[in-house]
Amino acid sequence: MIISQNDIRTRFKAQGLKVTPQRAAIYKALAETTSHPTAEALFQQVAKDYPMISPNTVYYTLSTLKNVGLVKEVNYWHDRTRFDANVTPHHHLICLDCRAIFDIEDRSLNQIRQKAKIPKDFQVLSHQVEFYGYCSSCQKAQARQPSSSSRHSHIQSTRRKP
Amino acid sequence: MIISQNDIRTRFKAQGLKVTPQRAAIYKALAETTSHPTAEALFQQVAKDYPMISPNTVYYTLSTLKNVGLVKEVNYWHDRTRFDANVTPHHHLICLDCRAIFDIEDRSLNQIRQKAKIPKDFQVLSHQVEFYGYCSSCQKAQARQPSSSSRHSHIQSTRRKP
DNA sequence: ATCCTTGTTAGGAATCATTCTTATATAGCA
DNA sequence: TGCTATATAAGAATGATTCCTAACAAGGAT
Repeated sequence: MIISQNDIRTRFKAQGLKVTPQRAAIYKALAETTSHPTAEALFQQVAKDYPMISPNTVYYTLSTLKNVGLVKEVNYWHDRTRFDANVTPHHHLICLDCRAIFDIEDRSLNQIRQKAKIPKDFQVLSHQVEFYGYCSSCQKAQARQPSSSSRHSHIQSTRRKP
Repeated sequence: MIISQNDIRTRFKAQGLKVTPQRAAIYKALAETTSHPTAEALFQQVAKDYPMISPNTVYYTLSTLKNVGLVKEVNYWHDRTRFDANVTPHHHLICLDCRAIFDIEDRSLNQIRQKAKIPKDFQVLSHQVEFYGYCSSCQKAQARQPSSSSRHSHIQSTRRKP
């Protein structure tokens, strides 16, 4: 999904944010992928066009964008935080092997709040559903090599084990 | 929920784990609370009876218990990991203010997998639902003091801001 | 009951994503 | 064009967790 500089400008202005080249580039990189990248992956991506950018700026920018609601964080692995510019209600498929995160758009999942048995004294504002399992690539890889794992391409975590 | 040494022994043996006093104490502390404590909170608790225990042992033990399926991790905040000895399928209420985590037992939420629109090539093994909002204590606190937050008692995170 | 083997524990050092600090630069308004 | 507040870059600091290693102990075998 391509996003124009004008769209970015409009969204930033609507939140009272200054429109700087670095900030726009970070948001653009995130908005144009569905891979739920880490801050470091975004840094790598943006550094192609802005070689002098610091990781710090990426962290600061993501924090700012999160605070105004333009990005969301996800962190299913107690691992590096991953980011998502899709802030509409949606849910996730999470591969237990390669750790890829896929979006699910299923309106019916947005309705479960009405039916769930939630204590009356808890005020619910939002909810989220995660499905855990194996993506098609990892299923095929497992069929081939039942032992090893995480060898095909997706954005992955580097550090820490499952 | 009190758990006997015999139950602990049985569960450990069933997973081929040695039954050591430290390990039993850690599991007991976790199994007897619903507060989803951090590793450090468990360390503090167990240290009352085992003053020489090291944080390391708590981490190692929790990792071991997780690997055999006796405990689960949750990490909604990209913060310290929190643990749960309730490994049956259940879902969570999460307070955005004090960060308390409450269990929901609602069988109907276990059924949503059948109805959700999930790509056929993704093999789902489990799923989980989280509801975000404000617990009753925080609602009251906000009514009193609309500005500040997180002043009432629950197990909290110490570091990093929301 | 004692010995052995192997998994467990304690302690200290190391890791590394993230945050903090500070000085410089720049967006955007007057 | 100049001002002011905010953003950026660079480096240092933080802190939960992991790594490493030596001493220890559970529990099966003798």
